[in-house]
Amino acid sequence: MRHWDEMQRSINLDASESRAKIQDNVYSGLRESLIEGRYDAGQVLTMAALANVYGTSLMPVREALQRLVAEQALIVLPNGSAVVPHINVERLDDICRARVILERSAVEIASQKVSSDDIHDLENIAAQHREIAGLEGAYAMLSMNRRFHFQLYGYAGSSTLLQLIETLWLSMGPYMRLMSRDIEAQIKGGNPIYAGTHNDIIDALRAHDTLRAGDAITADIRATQALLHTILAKS
Amino acid sequence: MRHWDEMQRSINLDASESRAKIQDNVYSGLRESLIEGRYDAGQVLTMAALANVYGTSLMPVREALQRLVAEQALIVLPNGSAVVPHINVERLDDICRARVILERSAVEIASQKVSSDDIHDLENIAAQHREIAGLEGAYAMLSMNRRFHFQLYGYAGSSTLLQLIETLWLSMGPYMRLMSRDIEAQIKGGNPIYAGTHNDIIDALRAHDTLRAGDAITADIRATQALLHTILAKS
DNA sequence: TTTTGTGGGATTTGATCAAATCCGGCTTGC
DNA sequence: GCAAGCCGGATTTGATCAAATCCCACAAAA
Repeated sequence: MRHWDEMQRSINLDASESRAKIQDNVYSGLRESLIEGRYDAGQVLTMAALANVYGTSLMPVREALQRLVAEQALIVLPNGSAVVPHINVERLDDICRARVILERSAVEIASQKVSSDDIHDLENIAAQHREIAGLEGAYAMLSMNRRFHFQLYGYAGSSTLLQLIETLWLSMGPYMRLMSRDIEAQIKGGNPIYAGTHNDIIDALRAHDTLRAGDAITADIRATQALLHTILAKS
Repeated sequence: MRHWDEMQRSINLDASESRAKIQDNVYSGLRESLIEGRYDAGQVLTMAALANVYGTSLMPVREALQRLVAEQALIVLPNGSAVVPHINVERLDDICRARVILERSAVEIASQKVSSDDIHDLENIAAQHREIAGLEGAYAMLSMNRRFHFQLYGYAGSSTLLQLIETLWLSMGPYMRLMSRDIEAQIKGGNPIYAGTHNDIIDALRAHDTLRAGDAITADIRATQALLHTILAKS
């Protein structure tokens, strides 16, 4: 218990935050889990349970939960408990529409700024993403996919845009869970995963072709949206 | 104290929220003050002082503050205290760039959905905005301006977009304070305030002219951005 | 059978207290 | 004179406890 606590604390010191608050560990842990779709939609997160998991008292947990509620990553029951938002096609479409708007703009800005070194880094990530596809599980793939996207968006150099996009990915959490299940099944079935849009994006960036880069990222978002639609239709 | 408590509690029941938490009162009060630019940039908000203002203990205040920190409406000192973010031209431009992206998209979507009743409501708000210009202070004007904008963005029917835009306006808080001072000076000087873009927007909406509506809202944002630039240059 | 009411358990919310941390000014030494 | 170190007040953070609220199951009546 003590050992675990110190480990988590040290993780946060990497960010060289001013004061290491243990509520921050709970917060970032939960946030990461949510964004990666490790929780089922509708799952109720009680403070006592989380306090047990993170080995702390209720106080840091309740404040971490409230922060996530403020970001709409969780919603509160009339009871006051926090719950992972339910799946909903309209909401999915709404989020994806906002994603297209923001991420397309970010990529367009980035396309006019990227250096060849940047593109090189991006290619590395894309390569790792392809490699992982066969070996590891769905979580690893989604995680690497996320790294690709945010590395890319970072080149736009807008912290405001970046933060807005992150909240959208956070809202996608419950849907990502569905995707990870589906990807897992595809991997088991020996079906290679499609990630061709990443190459399209890189090509467009290399040519500083703003329009094509924007179209490529839009296609990427629309593809996952479409996949989620079929998954939702099946269930 | 008891009387005050019950009054605040009843306010929150208007929103028919499930459980009336007094921390929500502190939160929305602070948020409103910030968005309207009632606090100076760099001002330190200590929990004890706010607890005194809102007539409660420290607990609700600290959780309200943390929620606002999560929305980047406040930032934490190494000490842990909350402080209103400092003014910064680069950040202003970054926020405004994001505002153009999001608010332009919202208006474009809205332009294809508005009914004539909607436009009528919008005209009423614009009229009130003009009326107020001479009579009341800057806060009233900015408040009415905000109502106009969000009424408009609401017509897009996207809760996701709406929420993102709100966080941007929240980030504009410290800059709005500068504007309110300037507006106040203009009012005292007998100089009528310019709000012509509102009419342009309404005209474009009436014609369901998506492009023109988007250009009009962009012009509106750029205008306040330019005004803030001159204010910042002066000081 | 369906609805209404009630009671107990579970859960959050707010208050108070102890501990950790930080900031300011002061002293001390060079 | 000036910089480094240190102490005390101020402030937040975490823990624990009491109170308010809600949910759920069971029972009783129409």
